[in-house]
Amino acid sequence: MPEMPEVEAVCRKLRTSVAGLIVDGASVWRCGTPAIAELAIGKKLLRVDRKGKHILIRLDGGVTLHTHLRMSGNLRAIPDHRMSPANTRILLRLSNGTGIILEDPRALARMDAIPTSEIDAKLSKLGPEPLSPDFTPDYLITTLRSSRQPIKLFLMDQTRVSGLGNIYVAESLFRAAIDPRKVLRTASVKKIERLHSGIIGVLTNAVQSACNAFSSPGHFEEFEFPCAVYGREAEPCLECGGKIRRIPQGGRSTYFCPGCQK
DNA sequence: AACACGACCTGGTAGC
DNA sequence: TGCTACCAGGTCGTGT
Repeated sequence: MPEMPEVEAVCRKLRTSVAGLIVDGASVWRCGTPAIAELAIGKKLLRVDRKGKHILIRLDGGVTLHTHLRMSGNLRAIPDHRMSPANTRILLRLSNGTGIILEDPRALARMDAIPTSEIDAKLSKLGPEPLSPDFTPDYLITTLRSSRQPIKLFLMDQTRVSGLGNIYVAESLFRAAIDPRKVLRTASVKKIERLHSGIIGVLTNAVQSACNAFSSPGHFEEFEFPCAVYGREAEPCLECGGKIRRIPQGGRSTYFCPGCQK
């Protein structure tokens, strides 16, 4: 579920339902430390920010709940804090009877309570967000010139660009017609510009779809981006009709169309 | 410094 | 049916 577009949708949804409420209680079963309860209880929820895939719940008193959903986590408000579902790892009970839950079947997600003043240092290594003004073609050209990594692995590296994951990297490379195994150290400016606009195109689209899906009353967990290559091994390419391939890269699956992506 | 790899966890599914 | 092996959208620590 959670790459940047999904995390953005989680944040937008959370923002509308919890701002201004007080944390009355907290239970931490897994995915966090008891410090969350010590630091959060009695504090007011000010706002919810996001950087890359990191969610920052700002509390008054200079405390921030830093959350990462990793592979299978989800963070959402529930109407009654006495009714938390299975797989709830952390529950924040709020002053109006509602709650915020961190749920994760695999228990890989993490939440920490840390001083707001330490957040910037903690996230300082993250690269620019792909939809921010800092992510320019020039930035991409300069950083690619100094890297010997295959482009797939480069784009997965959160210190280069923050927010992309396996799905949207695959889809961006397909849109830009670039082979994920290629090193772009000496690639033409034109090709890198194509990649830049591919990433922005895919993510703009994905943020919009994720937010629409999450704001509808149904089960947002079922949101799935309509992928051209990701998860479509051996199926026909939507452009050329050739077979989509899956190969291992960096210990995980890469999907691409050998016919279209050069 | 840059990169590769295993560990962290659990649940679903394909194959025997 | 039941077992095993493998797969899953991420990140971190360790080793080369």
